[in-house]
Amino acid sequence: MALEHAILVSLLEKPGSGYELARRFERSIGYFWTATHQQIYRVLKRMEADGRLDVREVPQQGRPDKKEYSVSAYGLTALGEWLHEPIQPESVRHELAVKLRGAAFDDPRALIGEVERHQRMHRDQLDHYLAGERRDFAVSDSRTAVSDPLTAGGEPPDAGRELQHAVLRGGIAYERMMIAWLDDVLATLRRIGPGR
Amino acid sequence: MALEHAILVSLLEKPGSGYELARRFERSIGYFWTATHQQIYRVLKRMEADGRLDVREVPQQGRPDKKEYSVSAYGLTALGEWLHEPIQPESVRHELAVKLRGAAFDDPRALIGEVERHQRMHRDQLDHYLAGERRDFAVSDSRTAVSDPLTAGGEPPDAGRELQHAVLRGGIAYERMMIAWLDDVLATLRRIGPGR
DNA sequence: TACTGCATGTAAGATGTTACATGATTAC
DNA sequence: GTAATCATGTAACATCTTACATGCAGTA
Repeated sequence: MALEHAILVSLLEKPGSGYELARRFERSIGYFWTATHQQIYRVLKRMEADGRLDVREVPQQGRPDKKEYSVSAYGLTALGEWLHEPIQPESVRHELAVKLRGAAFDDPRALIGEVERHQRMHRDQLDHYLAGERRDFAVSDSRTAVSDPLTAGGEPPDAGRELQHAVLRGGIAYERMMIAWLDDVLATLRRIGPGR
Repeated sequence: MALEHAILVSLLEKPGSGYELARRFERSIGYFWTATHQQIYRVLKRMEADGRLDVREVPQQGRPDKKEYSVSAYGLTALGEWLHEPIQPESVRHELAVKLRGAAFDDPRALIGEVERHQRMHRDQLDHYLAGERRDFAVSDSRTAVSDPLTAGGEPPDAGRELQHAVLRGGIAYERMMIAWLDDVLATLRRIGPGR
């Protein structure tokens, strides 16, 4: 169950409440794992009962009190063990591809609007990633960042930052790939006409 | 529930038994949707009860008899309706990325073997896709296929084939992107050293 | 007064995973 | 004889989604 591990990683990066975690799952962690607040609260309780998390009641003014969770020593050990286990490849779920193949039995052109909508969402996501990269990593062009000689032999780099950046570059590469592929799909849909 | 729709699409392309569907989910349909035979049998029963599928008992020699499912008129209508509904973007699940960010709190170098293993799996998948493309679509280089002028104005193209090819090109683009990104990740892991 | 944000939860149902179970045929 | 392939299923459990529920504070 990787949600538990995603929560461990997030709380190691910074302790927080269930609500705060839910918000992080809408942004940074959400780039590679999604969860709703219902899931998060349930799992937090279980992990606290297991002893992988510590809780601290934080009274607040003008806001409801919150429970701030942090990773216990046992939680850190558990994460370490998981890191050394091999994981099997992710199972793929691409609903749009299902639709694309289904479109052959309907009117393929009717899908054009939907594909354009998805492409816009991917463009927005890409812009969001690039803005985050400029803000947090001060890189002008992520395409050149991979083998930038300026960072190759300098001061000792921060492992956490470097890894976060690498994950973000993955998100950027994914969105660019999707945008290009959806261009290809749109060209195909326009070429094949109204169908059956 | 997209498993139902994936099954409708697959059975429209060719009727078959639960067992045959399970095998297809290991190959062509499996490129964009996964399901185990247990799921498939459960859903097939429900869809037959709903009237979206027809069944035909097929006695066989030397093999167990099988139930061959095909899409009913109502099933085709149901698929058409689904095709016209917008879908929300897929929720991302990238366990390797979770590990990568978690590695900052452990030894990042310990992940190198695992990342290399994943990269090999993606290379194998890419080879598999490219072999399938050569076999089924007779294209020498998928990179040029998108805007190949030879196919732009010729005989009337088969919508089903074109769409299947477009989906396959998506799989190819995805694997190439992943292989390149994992190269980037490996370079990052080697650069940042043994960590904390 | 209504909406948004902060904060935490319950409940029901759908979906997905893992393990177990059976039995015949064919290939090595 | 042993394993793999074809063929279908049950049961238990884990996980995920959707809807419902509460209550206070600040803003428009």
